[in-house]
Amino acid sequence: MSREALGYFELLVLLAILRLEESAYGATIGREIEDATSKEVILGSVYAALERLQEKGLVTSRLGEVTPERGGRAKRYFRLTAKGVRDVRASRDSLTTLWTGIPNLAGGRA
Amino acid sequence: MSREALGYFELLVLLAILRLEESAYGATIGREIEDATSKEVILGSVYAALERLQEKGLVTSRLGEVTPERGGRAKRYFRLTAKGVRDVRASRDSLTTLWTGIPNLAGGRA
DNA sequence: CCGTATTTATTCTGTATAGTTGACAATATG
DNA sequence: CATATTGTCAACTATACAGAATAAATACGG
Repeated sequence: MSREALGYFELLVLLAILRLEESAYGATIGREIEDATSKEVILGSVYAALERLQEKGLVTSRLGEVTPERGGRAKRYFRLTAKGVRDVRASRDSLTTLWTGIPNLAGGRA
Repeated sequence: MSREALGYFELLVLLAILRLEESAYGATIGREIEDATSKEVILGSVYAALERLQEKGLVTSRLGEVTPERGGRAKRYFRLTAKGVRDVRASRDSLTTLWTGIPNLAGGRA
């Protein structure tokens, strides 16, 4: 895994952030992935992936204001960088190129 | 990665096999992935992934006749099992669910 | 208001799985 | 034997899982 080369879970995390726009932080990202995959998501995995993605320059983060709700620590919000968007597009294009035109794969959502 | 939970490269390998139908073996699988991703593929990685996929019961392999071409060892051909097809579909559906309706992602192939 | 329980969010630690890389083995042909 | 083609191995790094620990903020009883 020398160069870049996004892992599968990392790709899910990036896509979740894109969907959530301004409200992407640990918990919401995890929930978004659970909804899409129907599998339980361990939050530690989300945070670990976010850390790596930030080091690779694919996301940035900012600390949010203290929530007015009940209690609890400040949220850390995430956004994709331009490079992050480019990498997601590249992955999506590679995958769609591969799975387009495979007859044996019919019967899903796309 | 406890249960199943396909890695990114493993998914590429499975898709390549599906596309190649009856002619899927190490070298052709590698080339198919290179064509789709525009990145160099190390054959050792392909074989390692194939090994794992077979242990997980997602592919089966059979040895082919000795090639009539130039030289070289007998090829090992791969096919997906029913479970393999199911897992690929599930991954594809999760991904398309996530990336459908993200405006910021326009301008690719799909 | 002080201390403690509670809530929400993030970080840490250890382990298992996935993926990379380059060298090496096998097998065929000229 | 030299060379081409295919496949295996072993050592290493990176990703992901799983659950415990820590942080930061609020509410509330005394």
